[in-house]
Order: sequence, then C-alpha cells, then structure tokens
Amino acid sequence: MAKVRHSRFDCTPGCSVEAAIGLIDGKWKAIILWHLLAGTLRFNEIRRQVQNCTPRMLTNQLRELEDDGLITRKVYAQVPPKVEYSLSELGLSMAPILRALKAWGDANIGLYGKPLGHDPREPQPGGSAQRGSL
Amino acid sequence: MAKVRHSRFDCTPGCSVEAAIGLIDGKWKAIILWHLLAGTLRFNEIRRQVQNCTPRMLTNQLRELEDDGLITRKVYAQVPPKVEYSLSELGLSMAPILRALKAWGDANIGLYGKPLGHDPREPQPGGSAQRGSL
DNA sequence: GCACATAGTATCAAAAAGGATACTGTCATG
DNA sequence: CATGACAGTATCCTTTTTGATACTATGTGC
Repeated sequence: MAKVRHSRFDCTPGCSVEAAIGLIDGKWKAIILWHLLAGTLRFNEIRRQVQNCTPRMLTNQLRELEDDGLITRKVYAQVPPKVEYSLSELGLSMAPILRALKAWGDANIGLYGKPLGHDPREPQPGGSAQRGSL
Repeated sequence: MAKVRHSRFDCTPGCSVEAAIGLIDGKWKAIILWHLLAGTLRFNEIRRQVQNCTPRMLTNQLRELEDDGLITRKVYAQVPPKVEYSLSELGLSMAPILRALKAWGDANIGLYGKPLGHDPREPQPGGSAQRGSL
C-alpha cells in the first residue's frame, strides 16, 4: 500500500480512517491480528493458521505490527526457541474493526473473493452505468 | 497489497477478514468510501477532499471500487462532463467497518500517524521484549 | 482570444511489496 | 547418525503499486 504508514496526515477529516487502515494493511496483518484475537500464538502456530505466508513475510508483518505497538513479542530463553505473540492493549482495541471486517466478509464474500450479489456490469434494463460513452 | 483482490480463499477461518480488507486497501479507497458515506460526490469534489491524490490514482481507485460493486458511477451526458459517484448498497453495508476505522483512528492516532501511547521500544524496566538476544 | 472548469488519459519512471528458495543453530527423538 | 521442530535470516528476483507530468475535448465567462 506504499507508505501510508507513519506519514504525516495533513488531510482533512478522513485522515484517521486512512491512518487506521494504514496500520492494518499488508496482505497478512489483518488476519494475523484476527487470529491473535483468540489468544496468544507462537510463530509457527500463526504460520499454520495463515498458510502460504512465507516465514519471511510473516516475520515482516509481525515486526511491523510490533513496531506499531499492536502486538507484543515475548521471547523465552529456551532451546528450541519459543516466542509468543499476543495483542497489546492497543491491538486489542482494534477488535471492533476486526470483527466488523469479519462480519462483512462472512456476509458478502463468495468462495472466490468476489463480493456477492448484483454484478454492476450486468446489463441493467434502465441502464444508468455506461462507460466510454463520454 | 498485491493481489489479494479476487484471489481464491482457501485459507482457514480468517479468510473473510482478508477478503474484506482486500477490497478496502489501496491507500485511498477507505477514505474515498468514507467521504461517500456522507453522500454523492463528483470526481473533482472527491479530489478536493482527498488532496494529493493524483487524478490518475483517483480514477484507478474509483474504477476498482466500482468493479468490486462498492460504488456506483453515474454519467450525465453534459458538457462540461458531470459524473457522480455514490455508494452502492454493498458499499453502504461497509459503513460499520468505516466507522470502526474512523473511531479507532480518532482515538489512537497522533498528529504524526504513529499510534499514541506506550512506545514499545521505550526501555521498559521489567524488560520482557528483547530482540536479537536469541 | 485566453483562462478556467469538467473528467479524465497517456506515458514514463521509481518505489514498495511480495514470492521463492536455501540456510542458521540447538535439542530431542528414532 | 539422520531427521524433525523451533524461530527465524539472507538473497535474489518479479510483480504491483504509486507518483510526476503533460495532454485530451468542450463550453462559459471576461
């Protein structure tokens, strides 16, 4: 999403909206947060939940989330290593957003990711959506 | 955010979350939707609200939103041209998400985009967040 | 005649994000 | 001894996204 993260928000009102998604974007962050909402998880536990996210990506996303103060990383001085990730207070405060996303997705997304219902390109009889007719 | 939009969601539960942000990501979409929540807007009206979004970008984002069925584009056969954008029913159903984002942002984002409060890198006395000590 | 407003496009280039693959060290298990 | 689990790293490369800039057509007002 290209550097919205931590830019200055001079914009008018919607800035807070922009700021919020800025922290939550990035292909895996929202899902990671969502899973952490259910409780603390270890690195590979997350990996299993979010399959086909490479370890590199996972590390990246987790680091950014941590840098933004949304999650907490706890390292146990053991071997084999044990690292636990959990939501910080700030991250927890995102619960309403996450739940809203989940609710909307459950209600509106088909198996193939396209929103369900009324395809806007379906030729509508009373046609009011032309393109290129300009 | 690289092609989450309209990919297949084989993933476990959080997919709907991923799907939802997939439609709403892209640096301007959320803010555009937010502004449209207040009512129909014309192209340049949006531009003024979302300043420093180039017309190219704005067109892109609007087209994607339209393709995803979140907004509606209405062209008036006039000159100079007049095009109105408004939320579709589906877009309107995103209101809870948008409002949650706004609320969170208002509550947690400082002037500089960094989340407020407890900086995780501030050396905490009871230190439990070390990195590189692995 | 000139500038402005409308709603965009076109083209080029840069930057950012993401993917693939291989590799680290240590311990426990078979 | 070989293998797997743990939590990552390192490198390289491709794709995606975004930005900058200039340009289109037409009508109105000065």
